[in-house]
Amino acid sequence: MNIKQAAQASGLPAKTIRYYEDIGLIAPLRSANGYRQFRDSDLHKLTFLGRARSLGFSIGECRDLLALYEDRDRASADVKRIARQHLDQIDAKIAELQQMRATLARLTDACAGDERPDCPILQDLACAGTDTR
Amino acid sequence: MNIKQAAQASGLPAKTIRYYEDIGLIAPLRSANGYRQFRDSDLHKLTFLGRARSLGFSIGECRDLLALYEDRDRASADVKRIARQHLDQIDAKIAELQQMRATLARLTDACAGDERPDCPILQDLACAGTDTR
DNA sequence: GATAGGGCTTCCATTTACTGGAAGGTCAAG
DNA sequence: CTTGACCTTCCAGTAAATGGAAGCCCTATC
Repeated sequence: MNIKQAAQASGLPAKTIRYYEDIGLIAPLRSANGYRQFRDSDLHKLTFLGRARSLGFSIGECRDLLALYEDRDRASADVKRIARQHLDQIDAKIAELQQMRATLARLTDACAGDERPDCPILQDLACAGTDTR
Repeated sequence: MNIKQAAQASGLPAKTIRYYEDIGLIAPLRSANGYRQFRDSDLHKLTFLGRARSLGFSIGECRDLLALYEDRDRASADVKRIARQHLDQIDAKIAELQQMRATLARLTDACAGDERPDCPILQDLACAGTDTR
């Protein structure tokens, strides 16, 4: 199976698949003409990677997860630890964004949004110390 | 005022301030020895930038906001439009993260996290089609 | 006058996870 | 035998800094 089929089957762009080989996440075979040949196991890994990335795992985390995936003697605790760490990071990011959102919503609500130059948004940005609440 | 004082006053690292000059966000004067000299207006801009970045505005958005900040004839509608666009992006990002969070929480809850190899997290990653709910 | 230190300068490399594009080899169809 | 689709590698660029090296500048001290 060539790279285009692998891309369609895994849902990843061919460019990304080449990149994943580059950084050592996968190692497809090569046929005589130099084309990559994807086995079922390669496809499984690509699907795995696409799914893990879509859940926000970093490439480093994906590498670790893939190693555990390959290791029939793994402990599920190792997987769970990585997942929980990532969950904590997601929670932190959500909290940060919600904080931003709250401030920004307050400012946009306060802004008239007309042709006049007065703008609480700019006022806040220029001087965060002067509380515009 | 030299860069170190400007950094302390604005809360931005000196490296970041040099970078902001590099990309044309600020233009501090130079003294005879080549050192950057920061005026009050430079400090105001740096504070503005730090605040805008902390609200998640991109450098491009910061550039636009800074131009509006400088423009005494601006319409607040222009500012509000940028802010609302950004607010929508934040909302989209939050929704995406919450979706990830929900899936990941479900999986980690289902994982025993012990020394055994069986792991619903890996199962899901390997085969998203096989719903593990 | 020499030197030590802290601060300043520029420039280059690295980070994340790709993505775009150029130059060129391979293969099947007509 | 040429066309077009597919494949290859390599180089560059993205966002927003950050780290580090090599080397001025300035002040204080010996």
